[in-house]
Parts: sequence; C-alpha cells; structure tokens
Amino acid sequence: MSPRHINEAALQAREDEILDQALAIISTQGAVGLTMDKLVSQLNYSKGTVYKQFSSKEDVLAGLCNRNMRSVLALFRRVVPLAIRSRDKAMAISFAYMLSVLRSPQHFMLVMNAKTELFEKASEQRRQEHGQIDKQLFNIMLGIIEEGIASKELLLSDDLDMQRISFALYAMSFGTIGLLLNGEKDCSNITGLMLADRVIHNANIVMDGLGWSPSGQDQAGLIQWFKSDVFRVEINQLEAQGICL
Amino acid sequence: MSPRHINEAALQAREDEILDQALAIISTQGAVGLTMDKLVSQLNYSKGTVYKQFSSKEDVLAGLCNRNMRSVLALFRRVVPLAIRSRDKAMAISFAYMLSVLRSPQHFMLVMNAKTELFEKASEQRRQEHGQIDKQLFNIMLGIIEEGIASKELLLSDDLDMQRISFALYAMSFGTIGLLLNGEKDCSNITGLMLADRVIHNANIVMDGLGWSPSGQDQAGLIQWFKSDVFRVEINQLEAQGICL
DNA sequence: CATATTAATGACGGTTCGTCAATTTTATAT
DNA sequence: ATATAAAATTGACGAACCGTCATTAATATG
Repeated sequence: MSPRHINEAALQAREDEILDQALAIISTQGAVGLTMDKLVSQLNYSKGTVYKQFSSKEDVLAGLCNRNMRSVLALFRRVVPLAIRSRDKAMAISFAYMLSVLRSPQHFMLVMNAKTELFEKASEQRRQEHGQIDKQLFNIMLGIIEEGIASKELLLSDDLDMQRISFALYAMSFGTIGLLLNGEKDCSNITGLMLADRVIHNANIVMDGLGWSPSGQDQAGLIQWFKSDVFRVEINQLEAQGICL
Repeated sequence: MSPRHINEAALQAREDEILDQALAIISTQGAVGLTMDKLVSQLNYSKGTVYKQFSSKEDVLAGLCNRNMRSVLALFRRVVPLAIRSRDKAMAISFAYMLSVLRSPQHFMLVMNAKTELFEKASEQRRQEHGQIDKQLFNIMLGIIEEGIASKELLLSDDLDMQRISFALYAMSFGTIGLLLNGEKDCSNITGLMLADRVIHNANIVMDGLGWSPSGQDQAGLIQWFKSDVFRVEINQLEAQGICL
C-alpha cells in the first residue's frame, strides 16, 4: 500500500498553476525570459517538485502549447454545428485560429518553436499529447471539407484530395500569421486589424483557388456575425486587451 | 598611423570561415547544438577573436541566415530574365525558394528563428543587413507581378494590390515549407518529393485564386525545364546529397 | 632597436539548467 | 498514540555555457 496517496486532481491543479505562472512570465518577458529559477521563485514549490511534473524547461513550454491548442480545439468545435455553408465554416475556422493567436501571440511562437528542435527536449508524453490534439484539430477541418463535398460546393479531382485541401488552408493561415506576427514588432491594435484583414483575404484566395463555391451571403455580414455572435466572448476579451478588429 | 594594418579582405575571409564552421556544427547537431566553445575549439582563433566579429551567438546565426538569403537572392535573379510568362516566373520563384530550403533545411529554421526573439540579440548591423536583403527579394517578386499586370495576365482590383499578391504567395510558401519540414522528422528523400509536390500544388492554388492566367504550356514540362536547365546545378547538388525530386 | 599601438588569448564571473542526497511529510500497522 | 516505512519535497551543487577583460603577443614606426 502506498503510505501517501497521490491525489490525481491535485496533481493536475498544480500542473495548471505552474503553467499559469510560466505564461505570466512569458507574457511580460518573452519565451527566452522564462527561467526555471524565476518560475520556481513565485510558486511555493521547489525546483525539484516542478521537475517532477515537467521534465525540462522545454517541457513546460510544450505543456503551455498543448493547453492552448485545447482551447483552440474548443473554438473550432463551436463552428461545426453552425447553420452556414461549408465555405463559410472553413472561413470561421480560419477566423477562430486567428483569434486564438491574437489572444496570446506568445502561444503562436510556441507552436513555431514546437515545430523546431525545442520540442525535442520535451517529454515523450507531452509530444504524444501534442500529436493527438493536432489530429483532432485536423479532423474537424476534414469534417467541414466532407460537408463541402457532400453538398457539391467543393469538388475533388485527381490531384486534389481532402488532405491537400486541408493542408493548403492550414499552410496559408500558418504562413500569413507567422510572417505578419513577427514583421510587426509592436503588438498594437494596428496589428489586430491588419492580421484579420490578411487572414480573411488570403483564406478567400485559397478557397477561390480550390474552387470552393462561395455563399450568396455578403462576406462583410458573415464576418460581422462571427464577431457579434459566434465569437463574441473572445472579441470582447480582445477589446479588453486593447486589441480591436 | 596604425602599426598593424587591418586587412579588410582577411576580415571577410575570417567571417566566412567562422560561418562555415558554425554551419558544419549546425548541420550535424542542430541550431541548439551550436555552442561558442565548440565553435572556437575548431577554429584556430580564440573566443575573443570570434567575439570581435560577432557580438553574440545569435549574431553568428543571423550572419549565417543573411549569407543564405544572399544565395537565395542569386537564385531569384536567375528567374527574372527567363523568356516565360509571368505566372510561370512566379512559379519558378516558389520552386527556387523550395530548392534553397532543401539544400539546407537548417537555414529555413534560422529564418523561423530570425522571426523570433532570437534575432533581437543579433547586432544592429546584421539586422539591417537582413532587412535589406529581404527588401531585394521582395522587389524581385514585385517586378514579376508588374510584368503580369502589364501583360494583362494578372488583374488588380479594389482589394487586390501588388503587395497583397506578393504577400499571399510568400505566406503560402512559408507556411507550406514550415509545416512540412517539421512534420516529417527524417529528412530523407521522401521529404524532397513531398515538399516539391506540395509547394507547386499550393502555389497553383494561390495563383488560381488570384486569377493569374495560366500559360498554355503543360506544367509538368515547365517543372522539368526548371530541373534540367534553369536550376540544373542546384538539382545536381541535391542529388549528390541524396535528395531527389 | 625601442616603443607604441593594435590584435589575440583564455581564464574567469555570472547565469542557468537539471540532479540527488538529505529532509520532511504522511499513511499504515501495532 | 507511536513507530515505521514509503513517498514527496527541498535547495545546494555540478556541469555547461555565454560573454568579458586583464594580460600577452605581434607588428609598424621613429
């Protein structure tokens, strides 16, 4: 029998607490400003305890990355049941992804890092977790593409399958955000407007190129509906941070 | 008078020598595997001498990044005088960019890093240099877009100017390569084929979406011409490395 | 040949990461 | 209630690394 019972919930709570503090440091000092000593010093736990739950500093970053991806997943899931046409749903996904980046640009950096060597030092468990969430995000997109095909709004061809369509849209969003977010050094509200504009514009270019038949509805109205209804909470959060779009 | 003459050329030669060694280390051990001690230990120079030319470790990485960008610039310049239609030139640019990445994927990582906080520790001089080369690359793309407009193969509209066109293409290339290069952990020749296929495919999607009128020539023939003529030297280099496409 | 100026060196201080022997805590048995 | 054993916690420490600077070596000029 174990003399001391390991409380599963308490463990999870502590993990969240550690991640919260790590995020606080990153938000003010950037990802390179995060040191384990700083993190530990504001935590009521000692270094050894933190290292019990996170195998390395990079593992903390990976944990932060995964937690954010789960919140993105929640946003994506909100899009699926909407009563709009498939192309508009795909646009909503791009919009939601952009919102998640605006909410905390640091997390997008973590994804870029996640795709880099940094992630190699993260624990195996957290890497697998990352892959799982990634797959779920991907599956949501695939579902929307299936809708498009089923409703004939989107046609497949010899060199255009669902994987390619999904990848093209993801690559465009990733590239657009990645380039813009670091081109502009100041994260002022100018960036918010600019980013939203380019993400929407570029997504339209790709969907046009894919031959994804547009909805009759005017685009401006659709976007406005995203802002005032579907993602109203997130938009309000952003405005509270001084970011308008 | 200075008792000891500073040889400008020798200085440049030493800078190149340092960068060569840094690249050698990065190629085998990754960007995080590069330490100044390791670098110095294989250099016949001492640490202080290296730090005379590079303000920090990140400055070395930035120098490496810039040197590679200059070689990309040379590739791009080769495209301009080709006797092909504007859309095919734009495709050639995407193709050339992909080739440069395949030639040394490490450099693409450096660009991703360059867009990250890492670059903040590089010297002011090298940051400016980076911006200049970036601008030149951009201008080449703008020139090709101008050709397209002049020949009516590409039409502008209210929400589609030259900047947006250039940005859309760049974002797609960046996103496609960025996602693929790190999705696959092994840099085997499968990646080469896959990457080329996706880059070309996605570039076509974007150009279709932009309404860039295609050339009559069949695409496969065009790409084959890139491989066997325009970028023959680079293709051969890649094959020598075991990378086929 | 003496000297002044610049180049080169590498030992060292300051950080940071991650570990582990020692300590504290806590569940169970008596 | 108390002893005990297992697990959790701690923070001092070794190792690795960055970047500096007092010292040493090299070289042009008088």
